[in-house]
Amino acid sequence: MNNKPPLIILSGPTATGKTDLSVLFAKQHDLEIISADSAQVYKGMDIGSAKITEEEKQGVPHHLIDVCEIDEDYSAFLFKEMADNAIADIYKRGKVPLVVGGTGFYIQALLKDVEFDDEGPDDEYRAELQKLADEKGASHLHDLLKEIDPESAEKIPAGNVKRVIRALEYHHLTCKKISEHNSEESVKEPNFNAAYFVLIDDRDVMYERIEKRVDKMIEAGLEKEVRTLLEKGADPTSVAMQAIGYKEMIPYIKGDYSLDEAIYQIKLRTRHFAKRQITWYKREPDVIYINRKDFDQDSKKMSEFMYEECMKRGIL
RNA sequence: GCCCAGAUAGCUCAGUUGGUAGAGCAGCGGACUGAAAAUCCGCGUGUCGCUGGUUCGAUUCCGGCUCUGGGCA
Repeated sequence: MNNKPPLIILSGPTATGKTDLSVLFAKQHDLEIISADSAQVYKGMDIGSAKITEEEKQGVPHHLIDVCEIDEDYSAFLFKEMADNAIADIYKRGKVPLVVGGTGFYIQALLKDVEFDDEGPDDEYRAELQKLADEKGASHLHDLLKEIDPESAEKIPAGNVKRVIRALEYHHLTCKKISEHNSEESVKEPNFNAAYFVLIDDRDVMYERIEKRVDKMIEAGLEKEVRTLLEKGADPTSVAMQAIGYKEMIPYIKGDYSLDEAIYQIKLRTRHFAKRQITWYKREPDVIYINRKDFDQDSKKMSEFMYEECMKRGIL
């Protein structure tokens, strides 16, 4: 128990049934939902992001869905800012927020109140560094990082150009080392009295559900959705279009490979993604696992369990 | 029925001039603090189809068998 403001989080790997459980739980306890999902923020990306429909919301208020245009770059920073605002509003209404979504990085930024104290992103500088990496090799860029921040260079593999660029960008904007910033932020305690639930299932069951979901997306018209976005001028290299389901449909639409190949790739990439998510939660402290198997796949039982855990912590 | 080619990791295949084998993909593990559905790092034992023979030693050479392609009748 503590005096921090209450927060309930429901996360977990993709396609485990977070949406259904969250709506049930929110209805039972009069909660408002804040989506922590890096793809559902984009307008027009509905089928591929498995975005909740108005009907599925069942009247429960949902925040941070459809808050970004396809040609805008969303980020953890924007999420944190918008989530803080949404949470403040929800408290004003005397309600408790329920954060729902699979983007662990966003949840971490919110929960631990991570400060993003530089004025990035500096797209021009990033592009400059990217060009340098393309021309002189990833290790050249890594050597630059070594000079200004050896500690980061030690931690980030030279091949991980994106993170090397971010570390260089941080220094460029603040004249500080990102390794110092990271170690300062990482020791922070959560800003909330939170119950952090992670919904999981056996690996083979989860993979099966992923395959079915992708098949349904195709039936529901994913191809048409991607075509429409491209016709409206969506840039295939944009942040939004890197989302699974979109990135893999584009080569098919261009005629580079078959629909079967696209479907195979989407399923494969989604499986890999789910695995990365599982790895993420293993590292998060104080996570409360809900294994669907232990609850006979019954949402009501899971919801009861969540309520008990919230009571224990004085959240509900 | 005959001829040819193949049979090696879950899949596609490489290889061993005879000393029991390795790539890609899959799978598994990990990292992650303003791109995170992104990005990156690590992990390779499997009756080398079955069965005889030659040999100190066979997955490798030889014979037979089985199966799978392709061709000829």
